[in-house]
Amino acid sequence: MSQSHAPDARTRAAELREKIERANHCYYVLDEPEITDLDYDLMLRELEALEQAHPELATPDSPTRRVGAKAKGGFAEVRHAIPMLSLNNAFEQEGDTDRERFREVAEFERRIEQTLDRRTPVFSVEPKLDGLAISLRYEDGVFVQGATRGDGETGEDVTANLRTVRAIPLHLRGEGWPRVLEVRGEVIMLRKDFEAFNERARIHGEKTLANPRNGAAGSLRQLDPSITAKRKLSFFAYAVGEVRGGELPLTHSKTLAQLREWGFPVSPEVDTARGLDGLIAYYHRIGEKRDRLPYDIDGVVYKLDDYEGQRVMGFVSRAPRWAIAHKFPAQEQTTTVEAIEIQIGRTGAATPVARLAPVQVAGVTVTNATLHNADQVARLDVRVGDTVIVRRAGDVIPEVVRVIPEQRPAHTHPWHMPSHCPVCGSALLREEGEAAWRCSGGLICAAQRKEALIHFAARRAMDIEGIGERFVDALVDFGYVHTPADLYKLTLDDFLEMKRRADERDGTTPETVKQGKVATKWAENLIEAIEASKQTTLPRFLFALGIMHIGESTAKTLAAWLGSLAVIRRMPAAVLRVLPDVGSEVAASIAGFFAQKGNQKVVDALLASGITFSDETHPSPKLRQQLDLAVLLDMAGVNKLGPKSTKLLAERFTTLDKLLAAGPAHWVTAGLPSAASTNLEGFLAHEKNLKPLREADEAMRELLAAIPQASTAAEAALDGQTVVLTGTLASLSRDEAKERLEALGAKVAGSVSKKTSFVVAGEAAGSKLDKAQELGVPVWDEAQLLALLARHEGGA
DNA sequence: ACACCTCGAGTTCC
DNA sequence: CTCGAGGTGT
Repeated sequence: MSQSHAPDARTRAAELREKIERANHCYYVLDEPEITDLDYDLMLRELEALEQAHPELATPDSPTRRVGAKAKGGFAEVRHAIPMLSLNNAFEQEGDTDRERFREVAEFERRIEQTLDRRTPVFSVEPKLDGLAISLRYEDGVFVQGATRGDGETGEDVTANLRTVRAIPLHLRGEGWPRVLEVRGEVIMLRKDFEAFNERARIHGEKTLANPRNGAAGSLRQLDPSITAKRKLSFFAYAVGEVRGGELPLTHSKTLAQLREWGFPVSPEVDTARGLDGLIAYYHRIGEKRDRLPYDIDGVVYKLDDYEGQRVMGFVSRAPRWAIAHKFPAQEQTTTVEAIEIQIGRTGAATPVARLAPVQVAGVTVTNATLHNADQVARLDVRVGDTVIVRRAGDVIPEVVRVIPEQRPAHTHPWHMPSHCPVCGSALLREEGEAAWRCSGGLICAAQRKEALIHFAARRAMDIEGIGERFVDALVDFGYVHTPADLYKLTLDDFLEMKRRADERDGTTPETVKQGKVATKWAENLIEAIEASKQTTLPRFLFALGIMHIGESTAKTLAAWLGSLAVIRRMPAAVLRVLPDVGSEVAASIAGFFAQKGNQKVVDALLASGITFSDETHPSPKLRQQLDLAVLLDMAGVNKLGPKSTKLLAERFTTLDKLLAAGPAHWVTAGLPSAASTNLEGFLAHEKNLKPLREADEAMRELLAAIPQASTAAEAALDGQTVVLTGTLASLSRDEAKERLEALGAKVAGSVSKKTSFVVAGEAAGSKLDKAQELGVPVWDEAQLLALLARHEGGA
């Protein structure tokens, strides 16, 4: 390293120290972290590296020389007889193999092997709890003092608060304990206690906690122990400090076992491991379990198990050479908001999305994060230019957790939902009581047309392979396709021409003979895929149309009960409402869709292009009892004509004609209250009321006539059972399992409730399995499912 | 009227 | 996967 770099290094070191000091102050003294742990660790490591490369820059008061900042006033200071350690950290590196990714752990292990001249040494391994480190002092078996770690040398006396933590024993159990014993461990808040606390705080309009770690730290720093007592804190022991007047076992793992006997909680995940392979296996095992643990952890800790080995390894400055913290990739990161944009969905819903400066979060680069809706943006007060903390919720979907207000640049403005659609310029409107703003442009809006097309072609809908985002963009932008029906009119030449124009627009690609052939092959495949999609099923087609509120499940219900598209598209809302899971909203949506001229045209065009359904059938016989006069009267919605009166009239007069023929006098004789009778008479007197009623009556009779007389419906094996699938099945795809279960009459639901008949759990089953166990719902494994399918499918 | 249960819709990245 | 909201049963 040449001298000429020293001035730069000096400036940087000073800058880092200043930043680290400030972060320490926020983290330890104010309990209000301003930067994420990873940022902090990275800065500290950079400073350490600088000081190592330029020893002349190291100062006695550098943050690398201690663990944290000075304790704040309010609590008495406690000097630790034996300093509380800090550990070196190992992070995952870039690489393809475990050896590469865990280089730092490998070096740690190799150093021990070499120094001790031992192969595959034994380690005590444990999860690294994310809480607050404390030390507990017991004299003659009695808890006398508890302190926070502070800077490692001196902490705060929080005895009174720690006494309120039930996990901490006030007297040691068993026997054989030393006269003086210091036990070190972590005070944490369990996730469920954290959730419960925030839930309560929200209801009472009080301040919520940012995370469980803050919950633990903040609670211990309460000056009034009665407040601490109300927070549910937990404690796990993981080390000992001063020991006098007694002996401990010779290894760390045995000491932990001993502590457990003396009454201290020790994490059940604590284990021993041999050599590097053992350490890495443990890291993976805990990593997989991480989300299911009752508390937050940010890694695992490896400690050389035998104390003699530890003594030989010794320390480098403050950190032991016989232990290391192996950290998981950060799940939270800070980044900046570069823009807040609006995305228009298939239904016109306008969703704000934060465009972020790229960051690595839990192993992937995140550049976008949904902000859900305008309310959410207002709640978080996210602004363009803000520094925010992002997290991958449920390990997948990035979300903005909160803004760091201290780092907000000057002259920012609160974000507001624009008044008009950024794509088509139509007004954005919000329905009363709805969270979402919607583009009012309908199919005028190119964004909605594009989303509708992608939905139409989706795997679970018409299943046209090769219709992706880029392709749909071109199809719509160049005007080749306006509605899904246009897809079926496209020719090979259309595709090739369109591709040429698209390539031209997105940056030119030189036209070669070979590329010409590739393009032709691509277009041929697409035409073939479109052609193949014409052979479909009725539920897929109904789902593909993108009718509001009609998902896969409702589409299946419609097909199962009504049998054919011809019937479905002619049924008025009143009739649709008798179907299970179809209420007034959904019924109106379906009937409304098919009533629109434009939609009728599209459906007709699709049918004309040759779409056929392999599964059209007759309406279900089960409709027979449900389609009666009551359905029509319900539709009329006459004032004072409640369910009771409706039922009465339906039973007595059975049809609309008979009801009209009988007249008001007979209605009253039959038992109808006179007020209801008067209202009904008035209603029916108007032709504009009567006409839709007659039409619905006709539709109903048409439907009844279409129901086959002989009921051949065999009782399905799993009729009425609700099944939930979770995890990965080895021999079946989830879709296939679902299909086969439904073929046997079962309903396959997405979430577990007490109505669930049984849950089928595959590999790596998650929260649904926990829920099932909680509710006492039977859990089947894959073998049981296969046996069930074999048993019943064989018979069918 | 209220609470519970499903379903629909939207979202990210590889 | 999560949230919101429609549907249904108490």
